[in-house]
Amino acid sequence: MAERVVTSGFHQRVYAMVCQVPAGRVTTYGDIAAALGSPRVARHVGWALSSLRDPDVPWHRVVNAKGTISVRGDTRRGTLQRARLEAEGVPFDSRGRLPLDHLRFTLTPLEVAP
DNA sequence: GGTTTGACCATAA
DNA sequence: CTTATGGCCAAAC
Repeated sequence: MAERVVTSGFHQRVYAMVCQVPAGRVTTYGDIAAALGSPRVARHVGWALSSLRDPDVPWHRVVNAKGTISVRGDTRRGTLQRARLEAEGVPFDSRGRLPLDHLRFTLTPLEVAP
């Protein structure tokens, strides 16, 4: 059977992953994608967040693989993201970068019923 | 129900 | 450093 990692409800799973990241920690699009089953769906993670309309999801804890904030078009979002992370105690580099190696949170691949 | 639109990552040159 | 390319698809319009 074709292992289609991304199916309907993919967004929901992305949100669940983001929600499990504790304050003061961050994760990357690629990590979420990998935790969902395939590192190639990183784009979907970004797309999912772009479509995100749920304020309960701490999307600001998601940064790209370089530990920088990515914005495409609207830089206000990036500014807001940085502000929120700093509010949680996440330090930023003068280049707008954060210590990913120290803050990266290990996601749990899917919590199937034990 | 087809078209548009998206916040990525790794690799190569 | 920048630029280009391939990989992947659902949701909104």
